[in-house]
Parts: sequence; C-alpha cells; structure tokens
Amino acid sequence: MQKLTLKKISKELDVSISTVSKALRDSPEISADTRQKIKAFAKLYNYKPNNIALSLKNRKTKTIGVIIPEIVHHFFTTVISGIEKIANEKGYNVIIGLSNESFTKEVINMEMLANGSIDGFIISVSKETQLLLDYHHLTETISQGMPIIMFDRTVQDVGCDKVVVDDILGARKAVEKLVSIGCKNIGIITTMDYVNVGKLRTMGYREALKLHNIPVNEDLILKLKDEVNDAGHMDILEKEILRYLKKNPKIDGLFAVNEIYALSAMKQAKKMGRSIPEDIKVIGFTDGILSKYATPSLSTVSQHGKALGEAAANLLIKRLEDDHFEPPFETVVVETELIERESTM
Amino acid sequence: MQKLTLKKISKELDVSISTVSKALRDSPEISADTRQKIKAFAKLYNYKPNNIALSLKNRKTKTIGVIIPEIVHHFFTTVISGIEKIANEKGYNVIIGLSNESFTKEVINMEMLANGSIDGFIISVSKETQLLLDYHHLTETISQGMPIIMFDRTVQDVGCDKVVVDDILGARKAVEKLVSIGCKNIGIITTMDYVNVGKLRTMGYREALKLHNIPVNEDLILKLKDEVNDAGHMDILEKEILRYLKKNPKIDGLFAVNEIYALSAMKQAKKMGRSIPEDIKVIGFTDGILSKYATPSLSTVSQHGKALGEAAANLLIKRLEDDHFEPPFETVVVETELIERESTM
DNA sequence: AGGACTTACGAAAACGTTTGCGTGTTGATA
DNA sequence: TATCAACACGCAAACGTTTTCGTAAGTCCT
Repeated sequence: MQKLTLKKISKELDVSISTVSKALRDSPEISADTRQKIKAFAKLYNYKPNNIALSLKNRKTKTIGVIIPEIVHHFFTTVISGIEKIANEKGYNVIIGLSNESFTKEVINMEMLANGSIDGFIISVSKETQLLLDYHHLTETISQGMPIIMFDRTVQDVGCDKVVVDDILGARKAVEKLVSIGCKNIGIITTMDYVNVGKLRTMGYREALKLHNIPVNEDLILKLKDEVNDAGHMDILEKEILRYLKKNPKIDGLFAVNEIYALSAMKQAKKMGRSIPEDIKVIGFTDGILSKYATPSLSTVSQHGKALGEAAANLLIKRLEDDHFEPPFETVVVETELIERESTM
Repeated sequence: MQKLTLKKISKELDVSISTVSKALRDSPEISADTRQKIKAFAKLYNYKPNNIALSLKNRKTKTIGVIIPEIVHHFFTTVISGIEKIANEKGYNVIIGLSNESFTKEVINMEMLANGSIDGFIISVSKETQLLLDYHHLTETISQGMPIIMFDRTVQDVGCDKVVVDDILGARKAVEKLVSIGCKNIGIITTMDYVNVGKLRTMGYREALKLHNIPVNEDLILKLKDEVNDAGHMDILEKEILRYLKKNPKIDGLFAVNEIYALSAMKQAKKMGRSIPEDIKVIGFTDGILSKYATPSLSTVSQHGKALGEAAANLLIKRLEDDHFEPPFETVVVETELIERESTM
C-alpha cells in the first residue's frame, strides 16, 4: 500500500484535486457534505501531506542543519539535545553533518545541505577551519540568504548571530576558586593557541592570576598538541602530562581546559603518589559524564550545553519565522557555572 | 543574491529551461556551443540544483532518518558516527529524531519524517515502546513501503532487517573471564527484565555460570529500576549498590551491564575499603569513554558501536538502491570484544 | 527541387501541494 | 421570466527539476 496523495483521493471520490485540498483545510468553499466525506476518507486511510511537495511549494523545509566537528563528544551531544528540543517544539527537523574537524568535509557538508535541504544552519566550525582562516563557505551561504548561527567555536569576522560561553570568565572563576582555597602554584593544561576556546581559557587563567597579583610562570602552562587527543594516543598524552607534573613538583592546583586532560592529570598525579584533593586540587572544563563519575569526582566549569543549544535554535527559528536575515546580529553569552565536587573539597 | 535556478539561467541566456538542464547534464542534444556557454554561466554563478525539487521529482530524498532514545549517550553517538560515515560516502544525509525514551515522541517523530522527508529509517526503540509492546508505527511504516533497520534495541515481531550485538555471548565471555581469573562469587548489576539488553546480558551471566557448574545465587543479581539512571538520582543508585555490596561481602567479581553501574560499584567498593582489582575484579559493558578514563580503567565488553552503525547504514542503503523492500530480512550480528584493562589485571 | 535525415532546440508533463480565479448550477428576487 | 447572488466546485499556475516528444531549420541525396 503506497502513500496516499491528493490525486488518489480525488480519483477515488471523483472530485478534483483542489476540492480535496480545500476540504482538508476546511475551506468554506466546499460544502459541508463533501467536506465530511473527504475528511472521513482521508482519516480512514491516514492521509498525510507530502513534506517534500510542501517544502517545494513554500520554499521552506522546516528543517535546520547542524554542522559540528564531532558527535562522539559529550558537549556537542548536549548542545544537540538542546537544539532538538526546541526544534521539536516548533515543528522543525534536525539534520546533522559531521566535519570530523576537517575543513573540506565541513564545506562539502554545508554545500550538500545549502541547496534547498534546510532553512538555516547552526554550526561550530572545525579546528582546521580555525587554522586556515577560510570562511568563504560561511559568508557565501549567508549572502545567499541562508541564516547561520555559530556556537562555541565561532569566528569573529563572519557576520551572523552567535551563541558562546564565556570561556574567559569561566576559566577565571575556576582559577580564582583554586586561589581562594589556598593554592599557591596553579598550573594549566591547555591546547595550542589556534584552538579558540583553549586560547580564551588560557587568557582567563592569566587574568585570574593577575587579579590576585600572582606572577605568571610560563613553565606552569602546558600547551598540548592536537594529536594527543586522538583516542589512540592516550599514552603520549599521559607521558606529556607526567613529565610536566614531575618538572613542576610544587604544583598544588591545576586547571585543565577539558575533562580528558583533567582526568589524565589526576591519574598521573596519583601515580606519583600525590593525592587529590589533599595535595593537588583540580578543576576541569565542560561538565561531561567523566567529571561526574571520576574518582574523585571532578570539579568543573559547566558550559550548559543544552541551554546553549536551545538558545541557538531559538535564535535561528526566530530569524526564520520573522523572515529577517539582515543585521544587526545578536551574540548570546551563556553563563558558565562552577560545579564543585570532590577534587576541590 | 538569491539562489540561482534553471529558469533564471534560461532567462538570462535566452534559451529554454530544458536546454539549460540538458546542457548542464551534457546531453548530446545540445550543440557544443551553447553547452559551453551555459556551463560557463552556471559555473560562474555557482549554480547547484535544488535538492527539494530533485527529491520531489525522483521520489527519493537521499536522506535517512535515525530515531534513537537519547543522544547524550556514548554508545548511540558512536553508532551515529558510523551511520554518518557511510551515509556521507554514499551521498546521503542523516536526520536525527530523539524519542527521549518516550513512546509518543517516538511515534510523532516517525510520523513527522515518514511523509516524504526521508527514504528509510534506522531506529533503536525507546524503553517505553519495549514496555507497551505497541509496534504499530513500525509495521505501518514498513507496510507503506518505507524500509526500516532496527539496531540494538530491536523487537522480535517486526519484520525488517536488524543489526544487533550478541549481548548474551558478550556477557558470557565477560563472566567467563572473571571465572578464569579466579573469581568465586560473581555478582551482576543489571536492569529490569523488560529492558531487552539487560535481560539478555543477564542470561549470558547465567549461562556462563552454568557452563562452569557454578550455582546461580539470586542474591548476587541486582536488578536496578530505571529511575536510578536519571542524572539527578545518582545518590539512590549509589546507595542501592552500596547496600548490595554490604549484603554480599564475599563478592570477588562483578559484572555490570553498563559503565555507570560499573563505575558506581567501583566507587562504593573503594569506599568500603576494598581495592580493585585486588579484592574485586570488575567488568562493564559498552566501551564508552568512562571505562577508558576511569581509575582503575575498566575492563569492558565493547559493542563496536561504530561498526554497528556502519552495518545498519549499509543495509539500509543497499535496500534503497536495489529498490527491494520485501523479505527475506537480514539480521547482522556485530561481534563484541572483551577489552581488558586495569580492573581485571 | 522534393524528399528523407540529422541537428538543435522548445513545449509540456510529471512529482504533490496550495490557491486565485473562472464557471455552471441553484434559488431568490423583482 | 429574466437577473443576480450565492454556492460549490474545477482549472491552472506555481515551486524547480528531468525527460519524452514534437518540430523548425538545415543538410544531403537523387
């Protein structure tokens, strides 16, 4: 039994297609009699209008495209769940494209979707895009009249709405917390500077120290190359961290820009015979599942990913429904929250 | 600058729409001359055919719908990444619907997508659906000529392709491992029976014991209610587990049907002064991020989620491209793998 | 020069909707 | 009885493609 269409109904009931359409939409043009008949038939055979045809007619697909670097990542999934929640409430679908941190895949994915499949984008750009500084795919999409909302990994020079977490403030609050509970030698484990969020969180770290008149010791800043993040290279990551900890034995407080760095650090510290939080207090970034179930559980800066996703979706849908794609653009800042757990108690 | 269409090109170049279409598709009907001219123009202004129009014409959307209970869940995200990989390779898009473990949302989501938006489904049903045993949305979709691939949480009585992990065997291998390294009192922390995978893994546990002539002690089987999985109810979960461990002090081996149960158990055991793996060896299920970064790192049964997703996507796309939606249906079993880490060393 | 072919293009239908407009039938009114 | 609303419905266009078919002009042959 194939899908029912207006045409089939019209044939079956011996009326015209337009009569069927109007009847189903309760047009007063159609007599109550035939209206009932048609609606009964449609209900009986469970007629549902074809979305594609509607999309073509209305020039709206009611679906939004989400482009993210990776999906096996707790933060991004929370963002998606927020997007999906709002989208669902407002009758939108969510189509997902993964860039796998590759510029090319990001471009291809966007081009694939930009040709009518979706009404607008929500995107967090790949690391490679941040490196190459090539944003033509973004600007071109926007100039073709398709709205984009950027989140988390945003790029300054593209004009569009953005939803960001206050990385600097979040990091600052974390480090200040460490200061306030008595840490004298606070280190940071972070990423290379071209990763936007890593850079910002490092800035927050410096800010906090300056604020408390603590001189910044560059030795205490460990910048990890991207490669160590690969699942396969966990050993390298751990070795780097171990070396860092050994080289800086006076560290009594540690701020890591993500969970993995934080947990690895805790593990290596324990291996060195130092206990947490007694000897070293640790705070991470991103309230993922790891922090919660670690032993000791990890204090962390929550980014409220779901709220972020909700904000992005709301922003996009508002633009779409208002049919207003021009500046001024908004930048929503989602507040971070320091969640205290065992690693700083 | 709005999107370019065939019509606009045709107007601009003063030819007919069909000429443009044919020229762009390299039809020999069109003279080399005009062909070049049209292609140059199209390239210059970056013409891309409208996907929606193509979908309507071809009655194919080249997108596949994925319905899962939750996205903030490592296993599901790995599955999605596998699906997306294959989909991407074959020119398909992936649209995601979240049921949040609710039957109603599952039905609504499917109905929303089934009306032309997608070519086929890949689905893992919600717990509520498993409880209610109501599969009309699945069977109806199939009878309308839309193929469905079920994975992980499958239902027996729906005729369609399936991709499953061998839960029984995986669990058996885990428990046998515990036996082989000398555990005499092996407990299991599992879910209520209506959760399919929990039930199967419990069966595997029983099988393994029987195989080694170890009598099953029902006290050692802890079945946790679903509610304790909510992020907010972690304390209840931990209390339940603690009570269980105290009631069964002789436990020296523990098999948990998911990571959270396993990690919580390790934490509570440590709290009781028992060390892992010396006093209690632990194995979990699902090779998530928690297992890898736990301290001690957790031995676990990997389900190869990505491979599972790839298999599902391949199965679906094969059906779609072959235009063959009838039985016989396949059931692909993805092998599990026991990953040994510190918790059993 | 007239017929048969080839070449090069346009018209139109189809996919499934929605909607403005035209039109035949009815009943009422003058 | 002629006029005219009101009513109830059908036609056709439009969204952007692809593709089949029709056809005008040009070429070739006898």
